[in-house]
Amino acid sequence: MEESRCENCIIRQFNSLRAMSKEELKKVSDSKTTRKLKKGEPLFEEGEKLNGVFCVRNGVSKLSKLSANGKDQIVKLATKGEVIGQRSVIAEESANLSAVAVSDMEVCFIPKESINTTLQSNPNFTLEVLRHMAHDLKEADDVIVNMSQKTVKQRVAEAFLYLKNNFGEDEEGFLALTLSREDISNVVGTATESAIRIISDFKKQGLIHTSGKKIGIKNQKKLQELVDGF
Amino acid sequence: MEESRCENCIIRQFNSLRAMSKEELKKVSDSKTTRKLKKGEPLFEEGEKLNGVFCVRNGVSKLSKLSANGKDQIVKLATKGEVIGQRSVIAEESANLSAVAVSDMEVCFIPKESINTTLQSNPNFTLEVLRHMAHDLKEADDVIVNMSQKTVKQRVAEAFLYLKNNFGEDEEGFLALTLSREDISNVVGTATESAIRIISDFKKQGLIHTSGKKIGIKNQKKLQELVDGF
DNA sequence: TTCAGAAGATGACAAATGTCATAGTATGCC
DNA sequence: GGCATACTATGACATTTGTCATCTTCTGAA
Repeated sequence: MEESRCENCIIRQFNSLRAMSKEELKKVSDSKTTRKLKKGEPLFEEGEKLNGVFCVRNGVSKLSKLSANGKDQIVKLATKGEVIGQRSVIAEESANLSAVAVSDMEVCFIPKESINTTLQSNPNFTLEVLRHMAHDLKEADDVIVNMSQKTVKQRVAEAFLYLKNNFGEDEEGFLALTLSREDISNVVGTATESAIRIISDFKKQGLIHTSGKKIGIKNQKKLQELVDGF
Repeated sequence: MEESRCENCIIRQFNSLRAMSKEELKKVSDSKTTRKLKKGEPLFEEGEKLNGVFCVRNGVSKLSKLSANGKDQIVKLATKGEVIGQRSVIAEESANLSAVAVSDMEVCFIPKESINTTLQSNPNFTLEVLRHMAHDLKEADDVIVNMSQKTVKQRVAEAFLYLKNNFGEDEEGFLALTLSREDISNVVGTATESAIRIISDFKKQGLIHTSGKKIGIKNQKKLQELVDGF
């Protein structure tokens, strides 16, 4: 009945919070607040001090960092079940990335005190968070390799496959998460015009189809071959 | 006296092992083995199952990943005091990166059992490892942004400043860690010829001076300005 | 010491990517 | 409904970066 209690929250299953004890969860639930964001609204900005973490109940957030040349690099897309901001809270540093909603979102805010006390008293929880972060680190290393060794075309293709695998498709076969061309270019790390040109190109080659901003994958095999270097 | 015991090892001060209790350290010390590597020797390869972690006592190792186009991307340089392989041991995965000595090395191998039991019983240790990994993750995110948003020239300049800050200079003012041109290009993520050309260019501009493979920084300020985009 | 192979250096050219300009197209707001 | 504004698209061109060829220099092993 009390759907808004952490103890009953299904989302929790997907992240480190599942390692918390019932009592710990109750405390978290009592201290948490819920917040809704519209597409485009910021959750927090780079450099901001975070007083807790955000657990995504719905929607998607982009985590990005502004570079010296004035362009945003999107480092990660966080979706349902993921926890945002834990790195900053754990390292006791201000946020290294900005978080902005790329679709309407619903998030729970959990004050850092709840996290910190559990980290100190529940080794299982700490270990679970550690494992999760180890996974994130591996992913980050892989991204570094992709960014430096793959062409823009390969990275765009990879981005589309990633979007399909992680967010799925709608009834009409379009990627369920629709990003602006600019966001796509910021994921891939290229100029918006370059991304648009590659999208046009893919369309001409019959790899994808589009309708407005929406993009659908038509030939997944060919896209994958492109990523792997033919 | 027993300099080879972990309890007396100064190196330990620099990594998460300092959070271990005296008893835990004794166990680690009893189970550890020491190994010497010559420049160029591999510590482990990508995909290999690691049975423990390596604590660097001396020398430097490059952690790299082979990309589809056959080039190695160096993701990190690990030096004295750093622990290599913890990510894989914690995530219980095979190694995501290869580790090769770029200078003569001396490392201690610590079997994963010692690490795992301590992770489960000593929350302070786990938290310390977690904090360390949070730091690594932030660095990885920063590298992603640099790789995708900075020019090759900026990245080369940044690499030299990084080498100076992290490994220092010798008596003659050359970078203490000498990397081959190929290694430099693999750190930066570019073709070896491109790296060599940029080095020549920097030399002509009076930003650096060289002697064989050795590189010395002549104008740190200008290099930094280059990195920051003038 | 000498010689072979590796590493460094450089030119010439090709390919990839970014930038600027401009125009079409969608979208929200009054 | 119409206008202002942001997003998408495309051409033309400049710049950056990669590739291939060639030459030189260093380095280590016989």
